[in-house]
Amino acid sequence: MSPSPAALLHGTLDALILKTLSWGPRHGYAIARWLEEMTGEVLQIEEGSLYPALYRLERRGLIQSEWGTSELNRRAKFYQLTDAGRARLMEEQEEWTRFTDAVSRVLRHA
Amino acid sequence: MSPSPAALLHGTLDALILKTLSWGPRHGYAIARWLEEMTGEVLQIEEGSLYPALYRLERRGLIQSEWGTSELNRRAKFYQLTDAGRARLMEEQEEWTRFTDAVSRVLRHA
DNA sequence: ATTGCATACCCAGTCCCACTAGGCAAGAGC
DNA sequence: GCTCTTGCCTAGTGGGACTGGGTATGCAAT
Repeated sequence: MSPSPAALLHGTLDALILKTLSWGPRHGYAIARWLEEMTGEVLQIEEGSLYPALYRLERRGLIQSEWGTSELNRRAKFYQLTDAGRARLMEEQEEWTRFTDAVSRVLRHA
Repeated sequence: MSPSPAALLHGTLDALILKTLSWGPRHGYAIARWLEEMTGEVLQIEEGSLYPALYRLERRGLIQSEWGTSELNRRAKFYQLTDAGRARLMEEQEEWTRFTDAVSRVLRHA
C-alpha cells in the first residue's frame, strides 16, 4: 500500500548513503541494494534519487569516486567517504536523533 | 552561545499538525506554540510553513476550519480534525514508526 | 545469434513542500 | 502616539525525491 515514503526520506538520503559508505567503498547500485536489504525493503532507493544524491555529495566534497570494475565484472563508479564526509555523517546522525526524538515526543504523546 | 539550529521538518509537518489537533480544536498560532513547547524548541514552526500546510490539509479534507475568537480576544481561525484526518493521522503515525525504525537500523548499525 | 534479464550509470523535467521575506490587522501596555 | 504580541496570509525561492526516459555491458538460455 504505502511505498517508500517520499516526503520522509527527504533529507535523510544523504546520511543513509554516507553511513553505507562508512563500511568501505561501494558503487551506486550496491549502495541502493544494501540499504534496501538493511531496511527489509522498507526503504526503496530509486535511481532517480540515488544518482543525483551521489553527484551532490561528491560536488560537496563529502565523497569521492573512482571508476572500477564491479564484482560482476561490469564498469562501475566506486565511491568512498572523505574526511569531510565522515565528519558530516557524525553531525547528521546527531541531528537525526535530535529530530526524531522531538517528533516522537509529539506523535507518541498519549 | 547561539541556539542549536532548528531541525528540518522534512515531511512530518502534516502529521504533527494532525496530532496537535487530535487533542481538540486549535488555531494556527496555538498549534505552532504547542509544537514548539512539546519539542523543547527543537522544532521551530515557521509561519510560512504552517499556514500553507493548514491550507493544504483543509483542501484535502483532513481538517476543517471555523472563524472564532482566541483566548486573548482576537479573531482567529480554529481548526479541527475531520474523520478523514483522524484516519490519516493513524496512517501517518504507523508510517513514521516504520520509517524511523528502518533508518535507525541503518544509522545505528555498528 | 538473438532474446531476455540483471546490472550499472546518467539526464531532463516535474512536483512537492519547507522556507524566506515580506504585508495586514487588532488588542495591550507604555 | 508608539511598540510588542498575537494572529493570518501570500508570492517567490530552492532543494530534493521522483518520473520517465536513455545508454551500455555481461551472462544465460533459447
